[in-house]
Amino acid sequence: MAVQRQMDAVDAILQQWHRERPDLDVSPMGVIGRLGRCSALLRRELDKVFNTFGMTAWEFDVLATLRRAGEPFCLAPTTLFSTLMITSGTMTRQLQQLEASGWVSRLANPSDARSMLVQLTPVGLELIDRAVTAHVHNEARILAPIAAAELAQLDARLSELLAVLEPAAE
Amino acid sequence: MAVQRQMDAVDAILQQWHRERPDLDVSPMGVIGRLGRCSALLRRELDKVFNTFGMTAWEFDVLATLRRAGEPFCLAPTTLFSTLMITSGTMTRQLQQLEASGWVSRLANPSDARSMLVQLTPVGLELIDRAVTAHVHNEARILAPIAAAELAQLDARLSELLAVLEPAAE
DNA sequence: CCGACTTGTCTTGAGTTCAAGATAAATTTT
DNA sequence: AAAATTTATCTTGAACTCAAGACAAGTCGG
Repeated sequence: MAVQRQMDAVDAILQQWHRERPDLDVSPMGVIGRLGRCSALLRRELDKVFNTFGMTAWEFDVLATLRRAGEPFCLAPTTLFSTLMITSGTMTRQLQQLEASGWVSRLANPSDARSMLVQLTPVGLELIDRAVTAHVHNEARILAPIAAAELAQLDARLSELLAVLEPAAE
Repeated sequence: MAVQRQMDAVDAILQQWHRERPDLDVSPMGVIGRLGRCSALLRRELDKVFNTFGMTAWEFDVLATLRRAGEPFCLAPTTLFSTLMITSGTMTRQLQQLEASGWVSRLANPSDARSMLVQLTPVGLELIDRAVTAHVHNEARILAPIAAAELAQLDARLSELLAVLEPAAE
């Protein structure tokens, strides 16, 4: 519990646990609880911008993955779903919808008849380029109240945590 | 991009964006991307322990909220779903299942005939007490590779971010 | 004390997700 | 080159979530 800080929702939870279960050291709950809560609240904020482009978060994620792959904006479904941490079945459904929206098209893969390569359409490319621009501006706006030095510190500590977590996820 | 650090999944994404969209300052994507990724990977790790108790994450969350409220381990559904950041409809369904499992029971609310107070059963209490113990040990195990000073720093920076995000969520 | 509004919960329908298994093509083994 | 295995994708069925609205009970201004 820091010195000069307004109590937040997680502090209240820790206080309750300390009263109810004084036998437990609940400090790990603090960091992990705040992380989860920040993530949930951030998701909400980011969704707002996606919605202004008529997209959901998952649609943005798929188009953005194709976009940042660079020309010809074309990836195999397996690459997509492993990057996006979703299952193959979910990917199938999402690609069907994106194709119906006209944002991606599917080409036969000349080197492997099992797969159909997924490619951004011109409309999809134009959309995701506008959406990404708005998205990073939104992110910058959200983080604006935090000083650059402290953002850098947050990023450094999250990198460290990610290094601990990523190997575990093989 | 830090000095002495192995490149992680988020670094690779930022590099791609930098190549494809050099016009954008994508640094906010770094912090926010890592936060989201840490949160997703953490969720997976925490789920493992919940599963050993025959519970899902949401079941744990509801029981834990009732438990830390203290005796008589009894809250109104509205308190529960606002705390848990879920909708009332989701809460209804979850409470039905928890009641069917025998982990909570419902009492008429003497002061408001619209609500049925939700209370941990003795079985539910015993279960959540064991599960919380295992859960915090699991969290401590996950964070163990990170030095205490750096964990404190992470917590401080997340608190600050949460202070920025919580008011926005009214 | 009576309409009008608010609050607390539940119902419904649509959308998303996953796990598990089916299918078919590619690759390796024998 | 046939059989066995692996890889890539799709299908299916169950579970979960939300938004929107229904409905009953509470509350409040006149």
